[in-house]
Amino acid sequence: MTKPTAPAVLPPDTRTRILDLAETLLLERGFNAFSYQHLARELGVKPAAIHYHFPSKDDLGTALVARQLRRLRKWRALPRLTDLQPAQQLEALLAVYDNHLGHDRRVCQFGALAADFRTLPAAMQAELRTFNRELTEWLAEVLAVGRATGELRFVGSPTAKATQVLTVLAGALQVARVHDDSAYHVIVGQLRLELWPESKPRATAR
Amino acid sequence: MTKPTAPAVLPPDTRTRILDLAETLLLERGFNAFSYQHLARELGVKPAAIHYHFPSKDDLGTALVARQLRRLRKWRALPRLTDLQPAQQLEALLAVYDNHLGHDRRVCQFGALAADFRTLPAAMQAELRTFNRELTEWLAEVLAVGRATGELRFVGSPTAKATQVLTVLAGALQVARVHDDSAYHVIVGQLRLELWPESKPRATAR
DNA sequence: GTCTATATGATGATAGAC
DNA sequence: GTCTATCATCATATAGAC
Repeated sequence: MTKPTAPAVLPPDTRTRILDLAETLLLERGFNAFSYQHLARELGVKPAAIHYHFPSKDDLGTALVARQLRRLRKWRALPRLTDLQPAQQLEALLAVYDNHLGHDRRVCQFGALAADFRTLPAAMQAELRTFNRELTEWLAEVLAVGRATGELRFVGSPTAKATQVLTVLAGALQVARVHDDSAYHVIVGQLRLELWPESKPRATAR
Repeated sequence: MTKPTAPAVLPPDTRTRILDLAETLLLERGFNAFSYQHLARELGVKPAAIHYHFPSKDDLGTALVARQLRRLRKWRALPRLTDLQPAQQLEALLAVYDNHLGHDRRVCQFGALAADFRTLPAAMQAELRTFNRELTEWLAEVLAVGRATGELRFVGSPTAKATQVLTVLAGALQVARVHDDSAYHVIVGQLRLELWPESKPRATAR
């Protein structure tokens, strides 16, 4: 989604640098596949320096998901998003996932955490559930209005379709990692084909 | 490599017991979240005993995926499957995923390994790719014939739809883990609604 | 051939220096 | 307030006993 808090010009503080790197490692390798040592080495500090900012790895993980939730709430309230028509809002969502693909095929946060979910701290689990719920509710509303205006097409309830679409998107990024970008484009292309009435494939972004 | 002598009635040998337990842990906690210690404790042996059967964790992981690939090849050749109509073959596939849900909400092997994919040994990666490719090819053929006979409905190419459907199924099991069974049923119910022409939801299995 | 005692290094975390 | 030296524990893996 959007970028961190800093005025976008100053170098990020240590805490933010840790979060950014941890996020990269989480989305590229998985939560149980990176350690404070990895973070420390890359940042040029000692592992214990990270324990100062995030006493335990659980704290770090929870902070990561909490930040992502804050970003979601900010994103869906942006005027440049809320001003759009439903079909364009859906496009904006797809663009977010396309963007993950361009960043070393990062999976989304849900896709990174779902498999290891039971090994995660309770606070992290709760934040992730909230994130999913709010994103699904947002998309369900977009789909409902989009179908009403004739911009989008689908059968069934908007909530069910929203849940399914988000599942496809998260899964498509995982498939891209295991196979290649083209697999992602095949899956998302199929999604576009089904959702837009006048086959307006628009190809895939970028 | 294959199962030794045991006539499928005797208690499984140690190697098989290790594989079975490792599979459970993989599908319930993730590959990087279980250790030889976990396996050993549960099996009542020392960690090094497992190193005898599987010298490294890489070997164990590769054996796991290789076994699953052998199972797939056996499954799709079963007469009781090949004798079915396409729509019923698709039902049989859905039943496999429904079955995962009933086993402590295990994710499928792809869903368990995708996020951590880059941390996996090369042999394991290769086996998983082959597994996905063969399963997708099988489903694409089922979908193609099913549409030709009018049993199933979808737009786009059978291969694209097969890739998308498998992504939805893998993702739905992940969603079930993070939320609950009902989320899985919502996603798969939506899939049924879309694939079967005369809305023949048949609800969800079991 | 099968498994136990043991080594080596990484991991998450603490107590204390600056 | 911020970070470094150090720790206890757990990880994977080897060498050797039975």
